[in-house]
Amino acid sequence: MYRTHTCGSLTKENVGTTVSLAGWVNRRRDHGGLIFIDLRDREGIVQAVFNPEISPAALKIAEQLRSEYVITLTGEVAKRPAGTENPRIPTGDVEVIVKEVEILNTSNTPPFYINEEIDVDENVRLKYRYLDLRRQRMKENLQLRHRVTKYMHDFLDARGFTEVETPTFIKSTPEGARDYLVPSRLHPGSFYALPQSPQQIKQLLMVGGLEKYYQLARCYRDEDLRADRQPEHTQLDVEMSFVTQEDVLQLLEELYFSLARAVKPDLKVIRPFPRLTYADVILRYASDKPDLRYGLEIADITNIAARTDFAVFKNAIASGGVVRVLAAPGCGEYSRHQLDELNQLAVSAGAKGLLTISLGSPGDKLSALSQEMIKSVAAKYLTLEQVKSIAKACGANPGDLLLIVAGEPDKIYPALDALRREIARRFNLADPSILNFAFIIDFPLIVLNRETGKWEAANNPFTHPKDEDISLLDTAPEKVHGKNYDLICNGMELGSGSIRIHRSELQKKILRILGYDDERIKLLFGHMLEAFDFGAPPHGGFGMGIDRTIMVLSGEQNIRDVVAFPKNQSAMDTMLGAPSPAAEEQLTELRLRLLEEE
RNA sequence: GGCCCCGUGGUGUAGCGGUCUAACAUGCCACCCUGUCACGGUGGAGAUCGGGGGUUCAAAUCCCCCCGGGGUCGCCA
Repeated sequence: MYRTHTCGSLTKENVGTTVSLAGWVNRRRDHGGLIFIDLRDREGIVQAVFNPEISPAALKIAEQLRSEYVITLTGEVAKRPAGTENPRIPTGDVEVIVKEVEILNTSNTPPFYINEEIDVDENVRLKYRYLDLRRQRMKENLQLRHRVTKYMHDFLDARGFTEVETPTFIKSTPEGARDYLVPSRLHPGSFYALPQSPQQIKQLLMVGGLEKYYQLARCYRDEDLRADRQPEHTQLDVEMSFVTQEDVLQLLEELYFSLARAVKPDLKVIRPFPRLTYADVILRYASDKPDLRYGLEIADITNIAARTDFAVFKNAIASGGVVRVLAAPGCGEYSRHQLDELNQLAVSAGAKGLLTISLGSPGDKLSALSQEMIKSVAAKYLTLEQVKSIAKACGANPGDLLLIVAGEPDKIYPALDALRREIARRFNLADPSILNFAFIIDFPLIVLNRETGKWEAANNPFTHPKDEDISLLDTAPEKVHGKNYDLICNGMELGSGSIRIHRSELQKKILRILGYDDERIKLLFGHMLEAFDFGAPPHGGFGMGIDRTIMVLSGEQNIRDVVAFPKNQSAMDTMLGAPSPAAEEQLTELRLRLLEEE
């Protein structure tokens, strides 16, 4: 037996007892005749004392100990001598007087600090991920992750859900992301696809009468990586029969509200979660996942701009554009350089330009604004009244800076969103002690792809149209809203879901609008349509990103910090050295041959 | 593929044309030290400044190309 107790669990209660501990040498303090070791295991750290008067043999071994050596020791728990207690660690009242110690393994000098929370180059962290996982931050994130998934299992079990495992080798589908393919040895030339999500399969489970299904499902997408995107991620996948959108939203809210309370009781969560329509958030925040912890709302001033003599506005509006404004509080005295920075940000986000109007220095009321206080390249084209009404529209006051972007809606949203987030960042407006959940609802069901001129499913082709919009499918498909919803929190999309189509006629109709002919429909979706014709119940559900949920709960800005063994931005695992070339024999067996590089 | 940022001993930083034979902290090695807890003290090893080319009398420093990493757009729910 290596140990009777864990390091972090020792308290005054244990004083006088003999314990055995095992762990890593966190730090050694050698006083010559007396050596202190901070012994670390998963549960915490405790001080071990090597005293020549107790055990000269143990002291001898302690002299050889170095950072990250693995040891086991036996000794007596003692109250620390008065005045030597360490209030900074939970076990600081006691120490272990070592009688015996054994080195279970030595360690090379670690390539970075394990016992200090200093930022280390991520290359090095990922190459030695197993060492990085010993550090407090990663340990806490993984433990939080476990508590979250455990909570989800318990929550759904208590409500009658059945966990079902679905296959990871499935069929490639044309919709959505690029698939990861797995070559079939038994069927040369054919490939399985790894699931982007178990979407179709969970719907078929509903046809199968499961009624309440869930799974923590691994999902795969062969697309470029981002701070919140990995090639594989885990999703809480849920599907229910005989539910309305309201039923699903209630369940989701209950789950995430109680989850947050359970695992992060210090964070503030407001209930009920606001429900905002897609049209509303796009107008007010230029984003479908706005961070609602701060205001900085965007206002439409197309009508005001149309009456000015400013050619940029007039031209933009004439070609179907709009004009939107955002107030940057207290930025009225920004320097030329600072204004340039914001302009650059807007341009790099796709705007043609950024018009800034400085409202002078703070103090006065908006009604007291005078022409002299206004500084802008467009000042001579705008009347004082026009500037006032623009300022009023976005709630700006003297001392603020108006940020105005004009152009086609699709082109200026990214810029407005970037500006809004940048202003929030500069003034630390996003309170880290708040979890601001919200549902986004009433998405368009179908959108026109400008490049291809084709209709595309905004969510997925299985989303049920809102009942009152079904009649519009034939006349104005772009006006049809779907019964789908996103859950967002602090500027991050945690996941989405929908009520699905469960009747084959409607499903066929949607697929035809999306440009599939009957032959393709049969080929690609025949199994779904056939299943629907065997008494498919009405159903709906959601898929929530576990990784992103952990990010939001832990406050981590990068998905790699909530995953034990993530890929870097080039989708490589530098620890394992994956991906790697396949052996010639493997390729031959699969009847595969590599093309020459271009 | 485009744009932006970063690359200096193991780690984190400083240096941003000459005083760099590259500094500081920490880590590492050796010795000293019986109450420390980021122990302390003394000494020591450790970097061709990501790679290549160029400008210059002189390059870690300026320019170009490449490589690696990160962020982002495209892509992706």
